[in-house]
Amino acid sequence: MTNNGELNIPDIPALSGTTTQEYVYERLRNAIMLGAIEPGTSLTMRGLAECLGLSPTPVREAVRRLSSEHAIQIKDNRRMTVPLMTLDRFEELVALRVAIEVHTAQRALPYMSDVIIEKLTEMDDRMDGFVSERDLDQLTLLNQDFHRTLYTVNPAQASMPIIESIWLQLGPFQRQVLTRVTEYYEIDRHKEILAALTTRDATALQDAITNDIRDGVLKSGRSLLAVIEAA
Amino acid sequence: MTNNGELNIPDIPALSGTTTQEYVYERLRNAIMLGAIEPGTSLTMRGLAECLGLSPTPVREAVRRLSSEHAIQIKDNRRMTVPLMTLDRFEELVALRVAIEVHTAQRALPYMSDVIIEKLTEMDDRMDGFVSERDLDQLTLLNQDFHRTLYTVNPAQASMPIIESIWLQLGPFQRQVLTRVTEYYEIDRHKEILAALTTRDATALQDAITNDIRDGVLKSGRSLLAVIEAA
DNA sequence: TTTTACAAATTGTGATATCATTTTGTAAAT
DNA sequence: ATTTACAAAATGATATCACAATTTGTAAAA
Repeated sequence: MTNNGELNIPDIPALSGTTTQEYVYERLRNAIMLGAIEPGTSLTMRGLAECLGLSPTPVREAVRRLSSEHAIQIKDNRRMTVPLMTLDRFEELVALRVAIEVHTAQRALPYMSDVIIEKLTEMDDRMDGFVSERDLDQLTLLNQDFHRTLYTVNPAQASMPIIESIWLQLGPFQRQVLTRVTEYYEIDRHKEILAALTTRDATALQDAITNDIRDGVLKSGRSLLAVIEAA
Repeated sequence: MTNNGELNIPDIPALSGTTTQEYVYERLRNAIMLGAIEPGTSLTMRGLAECLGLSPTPVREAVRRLSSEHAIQIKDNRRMTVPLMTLDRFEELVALRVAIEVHTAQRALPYMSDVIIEKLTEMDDRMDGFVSERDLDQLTLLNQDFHRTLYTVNPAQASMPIIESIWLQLGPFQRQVLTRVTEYYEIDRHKEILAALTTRDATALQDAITNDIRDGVLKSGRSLLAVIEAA
């Protein structure tokens, strides 16, 4: 066996009626997103299977789906890792997030209703609580929920799966940044987003989304990567 | 067995050193993209496996990857299909293609070299030949190659896999359109793209990419879907 | 003709077996 | 100490097996 012994993959509630493969996928995805699998750690199919108490078959299917989404990197030496971030890749992913999420928000705007704005406002309030409690897991999940709720008011929207895949690629590094940066204060751009939605102001919405994503961890991420890549 | 008997999945050269699962993935992907699997046709895992002369295991992995990319829809009655297009979805996908490809082209522009422009010009010339021969398969593949070559001059680019997944979702319907539309003449927007690249003109590039994608099959697609959805 | 009933066939899923390849652990040689 | 050699263990990939759930085909009943 490999060093999977020290691997701790948080359990998640198994939705009834779902397949083992789906359960493994959701569980690994969750673990990666929340930083429970340190980027660079060596993984094996059989190691993961044993760790989860399952046969390799459903694990391989889940892992392959994740590798298709670039959440797991299959190396040539029969090992897999959550990929380490590079500065170039980080810049690309953040820029891509801005481009797609701005676009998606614009196309959601015509479908926006006061009911949804009320719901988003309530979510933002709850986030403030998690900020003061410094509950990173809940904060991450709720922040995603906020954006997802906004984008999916457009019922025909086709970009949500793509956005989720970018979140997944940024997630592990974002967590590394948040863990290392002691003073974490976020200017609350969600308030700006809500204001733009209320006035149905497309330009203001574009700016607010852009700022929200950029403020998140862009500067901290850059400086951390500058240090890492200097070595 | 199901109606997989009448299913003809074009063979593709198997790259040596690759796995069966990967081969199945590439082959199914190719078949979907080129319209060899009519959208709406019922498929089964075992049917596909038998059709390809393989065991269900690698087929299931390939199919699951494709369903993650929304190229195959897994229905609840143990059947799978290549999803049928709807007007709303079509509009969303085309708009998304424009947004992402414009963004990706912009970020490729700083890396553009005369050597690459020369290569792109040569590809465009070859496409003219396929247009007059009405070789849709070669035309589709070469058109993709043209765009891919342009975008990947940015070595750190992270959006290519996303663009490919959108192409895959549009592919089957695009083919249906091209097959039904007898008079197919494309205003050659590639020339505009090449001109914008040569002058390093970001705004002109944006317009050229947008027009290229929109001209493709947007109008024909809309009218075909209007007819279909009226029924 | 249409509906109902029910056995037979088919299907998706996951565990297991097998095999070629690769990695790893160990000891001898330098 | 390093390198080299090589046997033992582990790994990924695929086929096969087993099983529960579902679909399908057929014939009786309405």
